[in-house]
Amino acid sequence: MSKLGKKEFNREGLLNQGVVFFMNQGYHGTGLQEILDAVNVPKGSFYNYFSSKEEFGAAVIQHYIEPFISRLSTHLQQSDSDALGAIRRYFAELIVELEENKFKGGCLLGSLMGEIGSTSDICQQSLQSAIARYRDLLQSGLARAQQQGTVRTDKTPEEMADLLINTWQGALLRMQIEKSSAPVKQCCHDLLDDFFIR
Amino acid sequence: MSKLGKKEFNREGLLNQGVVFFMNQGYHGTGLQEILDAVNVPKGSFYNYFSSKEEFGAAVIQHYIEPFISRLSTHLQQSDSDALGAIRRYFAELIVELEENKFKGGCLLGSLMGEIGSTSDICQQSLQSAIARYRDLLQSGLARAQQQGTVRTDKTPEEMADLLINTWQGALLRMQIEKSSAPVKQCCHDLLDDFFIR
DNA sequence: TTATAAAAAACGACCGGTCGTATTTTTAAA
DNA sequence: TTTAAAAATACGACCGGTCGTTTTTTATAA
Repeated sequence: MSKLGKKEFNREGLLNQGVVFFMNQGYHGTGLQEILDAVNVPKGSFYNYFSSKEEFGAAVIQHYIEPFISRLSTHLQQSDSDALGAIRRYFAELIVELEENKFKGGCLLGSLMGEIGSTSDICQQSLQSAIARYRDLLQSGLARAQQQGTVRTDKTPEEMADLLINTWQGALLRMQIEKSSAPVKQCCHDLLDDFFIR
Repeated sequence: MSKLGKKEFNREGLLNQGVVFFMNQGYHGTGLQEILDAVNVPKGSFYNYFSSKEEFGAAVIQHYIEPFISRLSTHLQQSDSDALGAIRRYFAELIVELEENKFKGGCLLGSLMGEIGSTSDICQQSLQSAIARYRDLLQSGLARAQQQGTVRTDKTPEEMADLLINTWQGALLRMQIEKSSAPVKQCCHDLLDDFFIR
């Protein structure tokens, strides 16, 4: 493997394991050594990839949200005549995976917002932008659902997108400690099958 | 001050400071030394009060939720002919305080659910019971509001209490990183002034 | 040979927890 | 009521280990 290729490979590995460990143990509960061991990168090499743990954390956040954005985006494109259905199916898909994972990790964004959202400026900014991107996409989907007549129009798409994201985050936290998918299922039902309709 | 009195005094002080530090810096981000220094208790004495940091964390959780329960309970008693109004005023009061605190700390329960909800059995149980107690109280208030005809009756009080708690938690997380009370205000408006009404 | 990146070694600070001991409080016997 | 034994608490030094980061050395490529 080429030199530059390996460097990118290691960087990706660090980010992937960063997501896993930060989700399971939190930011302060995870040592760099654990992540480095998991991808066989020497400790001294870490700072060739990232300038600090804090900046690494910010990068992990961006790395984490990417698949969710592209998946939701795919759903919205696939069934562009039924945006509300696309959103419903997207979240239903997430719930299946959460159940498969036995409710171990919820959402990295939610966990890190609580843990370091107020203390690390760098991570706070990263969290802001990650959620903003996610919200904007959800908002555009809800706006189209309004045009298609499947979602009430007396609330702005932005307001509903924010409410859905916030409730989803809270439900994920509940899910973790209740070890049940009931909270997330109820979240989707209450909002997508009731409150957003009319 | 009597000796037994001092012991209880120190214990309370540790719990109070535990709430503050865990809220601001998280569980793993807070060392026992910080808390001990804040209440002038020697390191070696900590284990006369609590058997471990983990058990201390579980006690802090219970200590944290108590004032919220008693405050909501007071509101419900004060205006027992308007349970929905009591709930509205309770949350409005919380929002004022959050704004006074410049959105520094959100909710300890939400933060700890994400950080250690899946890793510490003891704290997980404490979080479960704390939230259950809070939910039961909110549920009873919503049930009375239903009897008073101010809240829709086609949803169970339990379902609405859960939804309100979860959305509130998610909104608190958003508030922290957006440094704005808009999320929590919107949470209360969307649910208490719209979704729960009929 | 020189410049550059990778990796090993080392850094001080701090972690949660334990230790022996000093002091106090409680218990029980006298 | 006084006294002696015992139990509980207070306390700071200290444990091995890990933290994130820096410095120094080694390997690689130009």
